Amino acid sequence: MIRKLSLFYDANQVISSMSNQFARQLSLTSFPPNSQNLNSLCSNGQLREALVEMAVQGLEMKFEGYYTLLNECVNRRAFREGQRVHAHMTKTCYLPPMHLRTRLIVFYNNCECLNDAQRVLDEMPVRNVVSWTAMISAYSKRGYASEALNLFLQMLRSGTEPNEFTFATVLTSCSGAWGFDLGRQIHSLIIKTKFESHIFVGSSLLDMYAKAGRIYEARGVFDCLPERDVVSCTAIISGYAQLGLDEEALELFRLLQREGMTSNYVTYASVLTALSGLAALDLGRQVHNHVLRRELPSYVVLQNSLIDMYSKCGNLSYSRRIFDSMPERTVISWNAMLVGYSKHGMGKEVVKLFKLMKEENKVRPDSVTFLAVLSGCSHGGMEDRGLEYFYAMAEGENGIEPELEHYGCVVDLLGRAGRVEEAFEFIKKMRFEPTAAIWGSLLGACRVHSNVEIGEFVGFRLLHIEPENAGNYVILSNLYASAGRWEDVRNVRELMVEKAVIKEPGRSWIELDQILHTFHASDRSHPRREEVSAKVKELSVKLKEAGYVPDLGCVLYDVDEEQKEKVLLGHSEKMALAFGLIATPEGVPVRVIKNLRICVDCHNFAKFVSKIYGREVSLRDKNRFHHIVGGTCSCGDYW
DNA sequence: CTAGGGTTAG
Repeated sequence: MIRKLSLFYDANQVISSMSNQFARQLSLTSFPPNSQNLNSLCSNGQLREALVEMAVQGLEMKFEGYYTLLNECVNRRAFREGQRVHAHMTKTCYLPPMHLRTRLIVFYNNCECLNDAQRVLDEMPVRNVVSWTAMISAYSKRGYASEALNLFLQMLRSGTEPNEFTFATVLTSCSGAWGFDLGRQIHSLIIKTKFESHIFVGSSLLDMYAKAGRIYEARGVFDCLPERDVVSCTAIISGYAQLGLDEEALELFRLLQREGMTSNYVTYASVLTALSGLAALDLGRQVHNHVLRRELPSYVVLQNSLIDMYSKCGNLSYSRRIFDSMPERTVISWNAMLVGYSKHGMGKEVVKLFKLMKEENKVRPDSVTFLAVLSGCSHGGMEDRGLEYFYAMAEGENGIEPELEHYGCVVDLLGRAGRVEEAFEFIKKMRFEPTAAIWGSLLGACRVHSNVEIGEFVGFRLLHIEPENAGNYVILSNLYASAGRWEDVRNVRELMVEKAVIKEPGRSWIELDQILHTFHASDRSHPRREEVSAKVKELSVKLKEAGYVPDLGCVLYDVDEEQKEKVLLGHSEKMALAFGLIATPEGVPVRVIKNLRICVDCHNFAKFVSKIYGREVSLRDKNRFHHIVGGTCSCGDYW
């Protein structure tokens, strides 16, 4: 009696709570075949039984039944089962309705069978916005941008009006050169159709602009949104961060937080990217604490960002602690850790961790892994080991073809080891057209090992490909200077003036109590500038007594020696270092960050400071960390 | 039935 009543009240619930067999009996006997019992079986996780039910129902199957089954197959990514449903549907339905076919498209996409999804679309006698959009989404989610865009154009030609879903989807495929042009046109279409202020469309749109490097346009779209949510806020913050506009990203994050923005793990990951760029350890720790306090579940992406943040802030042991504590790791987790060791010049650790990765055999190394390993060997002074890895790669041992960047690492490895001729031959034999970066790395090697013959050739080559890069002129002139060829030094300098080279302004900074103090070359903006330049002068006098000799070859301006020395003392990293000495107690390590490669003179200067003042200096430049202790640098004077 | 942001390298 009770059972009957409850059946009447909520049949599904009762069926769900019964044993499989009994439920089936009941569904076959007590009920007319309909989608209700399919629903119960599916929600009970009994997909197999539901399929049996489908077979039993045969021609009696209802559309809702198919829908229920497909839904379950989508959720479970049950490929075979979904195929059976599809086949059954084809047999029994004369004309399956559009929404079922659309669901099939989603199903096949979920199972990574784009061809099958496309076939379903092709076989549709009529298509609507939803079915078009589902297929466009399928392509864009799998990274087939041009296919997605083509389909979108096809859709427009067919006379179907896109809706907000379509726009939000298609814009994600508009990054890249020709995608951006189309993206702009789509933007005007969006304005016409009044979807511009739709929150999904808007965030997709601003992300499109940000990824194309058009941050002002992105910000414009963001500012025009009538409402904001986590995603749109995160999109604009990460837009700044991805373009290296770290301070702007941080500032906006603070602003939006004051305005009550909610954050989630994606937001934190984006902010951490900005903090990595700034090497803002205190702020990074603050975000980390915040994350811990919120007790978010463990997101791999967020952990990866934390690994990266700590390593780029100079705190590798924290990175490793997070790495070790992760319940699950992706290839990015390994790569981030390997890159960390590599940038700190810890070649042995790179090799050890890479070995561990292969032993664990849970995650397959990718091309970034090998970049990290090769550059780790290079920075760590393990040339032969690096070459072994490269040749193993080239022989196809890992299933990853070496790309241009891997070849670049080898040039670096050989150059560092003083095998300059070999590096030169290696470049000539490459299956790639050498890029400026590759020639640049060889030129650097020529300077360190004073190989003027090859260096001159490479230098000219480089000035031809990349005439706007001031760094090349500097290194070439350094090379000439080391060989005493002053006439050539002058020529290079004149050439540089002639080409009106724009040099990215050098700047250095130091973090004290969560505040970043930034110095530009010959800076006059810092509130304690007087004190700082006085300290630099004082240092220079003391260091000279200890044997420091300013390296005037680092200055390309055509001025007298005294002026040159002044220019050198105005370098931003010296100011940041001096400020660090003033503002922190004796004996405390000083951490300086520079946006470009550190110059030879400043490197030497820092070595003397570490020796005379007994300070550990950690200096992060564009390429790597320099840990300077007692007058010796972890880079071994090659960087 | 269809939708937006994220982590490593360069």
